[in-house]
Amino acid sequence: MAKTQPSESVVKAWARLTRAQQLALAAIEAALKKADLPALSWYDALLELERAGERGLRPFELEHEMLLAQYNLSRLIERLSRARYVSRQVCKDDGRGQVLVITPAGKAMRRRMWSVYGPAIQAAIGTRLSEAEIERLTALLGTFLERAKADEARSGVAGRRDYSIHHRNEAT
Amino acid sequence: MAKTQPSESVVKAWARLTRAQQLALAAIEAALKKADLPALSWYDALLELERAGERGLRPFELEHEMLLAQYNLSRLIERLSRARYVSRQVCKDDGRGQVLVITPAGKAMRRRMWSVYGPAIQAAIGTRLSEAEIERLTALLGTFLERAKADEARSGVAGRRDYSIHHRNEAT
DNA sequence: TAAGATTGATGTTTCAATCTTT
DNA sequence: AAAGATTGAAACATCAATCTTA
Repeated sequence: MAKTQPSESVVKAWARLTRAQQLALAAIEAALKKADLPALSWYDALLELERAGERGLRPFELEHEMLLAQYNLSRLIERLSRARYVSRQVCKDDGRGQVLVITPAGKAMRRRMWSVYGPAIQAAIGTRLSEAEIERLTALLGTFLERAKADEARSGVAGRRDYSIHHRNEAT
Repeated sequence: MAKTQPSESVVKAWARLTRAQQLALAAIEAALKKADLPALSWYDALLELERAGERGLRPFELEHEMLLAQYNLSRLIERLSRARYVSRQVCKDDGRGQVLVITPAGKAMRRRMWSVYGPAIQAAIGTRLSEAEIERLTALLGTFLERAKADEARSGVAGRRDYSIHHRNEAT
């Protein structure tokens, strides 16, 4: 481990990355709340489950997609299940686990959330950068994420677990 | 209000912005925890207070810097104060308020935190993007933040309050 | 009435310990 | 023993109501 201090420019990049994300997130969460809708973590879980279709997902798969700690996810699932947006089914292949499947009500809620979430993304990001700027930002962040993924693979999945904070998503 | 759905590219930019920030933040928070140090919100508050010097800061000034809701900050200050990193002094000019001043122990803790925080930033960001990429990313995010600030000014400070989530910071 | 700040009640996140099945 | 998952207790965040001074 190197313990090297970062250059000024790296610190500035980190500060801005965080502030930009924070600003956009706050506006988006506020829009959802104003519309009396659940928070983003519900959206992300519902989206993944909808993509998975009838086969559903195991909690640990969802955990990986969402970068959520296991105990955290366990409680999120409990809430989604109580709200009847997700049904928990027994897993035939593995007695330890369960399979999560989105319900019709869950799909409907995801769509309702998108009708607020989408425009909020547009207002927070889309109106503040040109198409060209968006493309450049996306490309840079893509490079960053790819290298991070490569590092993760290199370190043999060690250092996983223990994330937190909602969110992720790549479309609709 | 427009309610326009965002383009695919804007959604992708948002998704990556969030994931990148999340990934870096998780690694940084993990490094602090591993070193038995407080969370980032403590660092940010201590940094602002150290910059303010002996004059100190009013809670609402700190609130603005940190994008924290008032009640949230109120409790953070309580913890910092209990830990003896910050002292609360009466405000002569305004009987409603107080003035927060960092203590020597607070400064020492900020420095200790930086010795872990700095290298964690470097590991999370600095090793994954070249200097040129960092510069481009910083410039794009700078543009974004400037426009966001302009929008905020235009809307007459309305829509303030109610942020959340730790963090911000521009150096040492 | 509004600004600065706090607080009780409630909900969520986190840690650590636990349970079950592999 | 390790993987998948849950849970009690504690820490923290959030909402709404409150309090004080401007």
